[in-house]
Parts: sequence; C-alpha cells; structure tokens
Amino acid sequence: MRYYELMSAALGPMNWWPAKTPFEVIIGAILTQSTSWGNVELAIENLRAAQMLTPSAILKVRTSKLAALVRPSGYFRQKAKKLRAFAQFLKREYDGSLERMFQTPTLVLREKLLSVHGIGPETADSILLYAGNHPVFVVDAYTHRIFSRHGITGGRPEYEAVRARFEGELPRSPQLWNEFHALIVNTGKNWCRKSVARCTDCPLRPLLPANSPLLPLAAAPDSTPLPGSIA
DNA sequence: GCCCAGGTGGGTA
DNA sequence: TACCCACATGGG
Repeated sequence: MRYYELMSAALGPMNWWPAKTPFEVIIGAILTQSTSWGNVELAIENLRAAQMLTPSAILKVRTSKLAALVRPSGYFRQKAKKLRAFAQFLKREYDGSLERMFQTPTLVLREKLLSVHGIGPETADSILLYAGNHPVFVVDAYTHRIFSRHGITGGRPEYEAVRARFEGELPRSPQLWNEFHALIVNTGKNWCRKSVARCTDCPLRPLLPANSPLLPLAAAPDSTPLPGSIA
C-alpha cells in the first residue's frame, strides 16, 4: 500500500492547478501564501473583473488599486507589492514573456525566482511545476504535517531536505509530482488538520503505524500504472 | 470570540 | 543558524 495510491483512490483525479492560464497560476501561488484558497478565489475574481490578470496590466495599475482588488486574500498590501515585483521581474528579465521565462533551465530559473521579493521556495516550486511543467516537487505545510505524523520526515520543516527526498525517491515525472502534491493538499484539507479530530477516517490511516516507503523504490514500473502518471 | 489557512521577509541574538 | 514577529481577510 502506498501513499499515492491510497490518496488517489480516495479522492480521484485532482486536475490541478485550478487556474485558466499559467499567469493565473502564478497569481494564485502568490495570493495563497498562508491563506485559504476560497479567499484567493475572491481576489482573483476581482482581478479578472478589472482585467488585471496580465503582467502588463499589473505594471500599469497603481499599487493601492491593486491592493484593494486583492484585499479578500489577506496581507493585501504585501501581496500587491509581490505581484508587482513578479511582473517587474518578468518584464526586466524576459521582456514580459512567460514562454521565454519557462525556457530557462529549471535550477537556473528556480534561483532567479527565489531572488524576487515575495517568492520563497514553495511559491517558486509551484510556479515551476504548475505553470511551467518543470520537474520540481512542491513541499508545503500539508506535506510536512502528513509525512511527519507518519514518521516519514522529521518534525521540523526542512524544505530542501524534504524536497530532495521526494524528488529522489519518486519517479522523475512532473505529471506524477503535480498529482501527488495536489493529493497531499486535498488529503490535508479533508483529514489532516492541525487538530486531529478527523484523523480517524483518513485514507492514509492504514499506513500510520508503519514506516512505509513513499512511493516508487518498490513501485515497479511493470506493476499497475499509477493514476496521473504518464507511464 | 477564537482558530486557522496551499508563506515570506525582516529583525535580533 | 535559529527563533520571533508582522503581514490581514474570511470561513468554521
């Protein structure tokens, strides 16, 4: 029994990231920082109604106006600055073209994204994977919570160590990593809250006492294909 | 009313 | 390096 298979069986296909365009993925990745997705949706709808879902529009509008639009997502003054910082970066480095940006080698682009104000490891990796289909595994609060409760990772959030472990132990497939992270987030939302009240019906419950491998190591390529993987 | 949510940056020791 | 804290709205 494996994590991916249990979550996938319980939840079905995730079809992530919920966004219409790669630029919307990036907007959402910034706005969802420490914020529930429902609030992010309200902010994105405000941006859509104001025709602000393009880099050039964000560069033209006043930051105070931008802040008012993203207000429902919380930290709205900070996030307005962050959205602008990314739009400025994109224009400066890639003439405003996401296509050009995503042609950059993964690790080079990752470092450049991390240099942008407001883009940390999780946001950078969400952008790389979900907007650019680059092979990086996104680690978030749910990943830490679920896998540390299962004794798979340490208690302390060490982003790079956890990321390296997942990337090393899972088959190198952006599609698989995309689906896996989506399953982790939804499993977290549904069952693995800070309070353990709902822990009992968690689909991962059968794995709880054991120290099971994450996924592949033992996931033979000639066994049943994984839902969401391209194999 | 209180807790929490798909983090990040800045400051201090 | 390792903590602290600010940032802020909306739903349970």
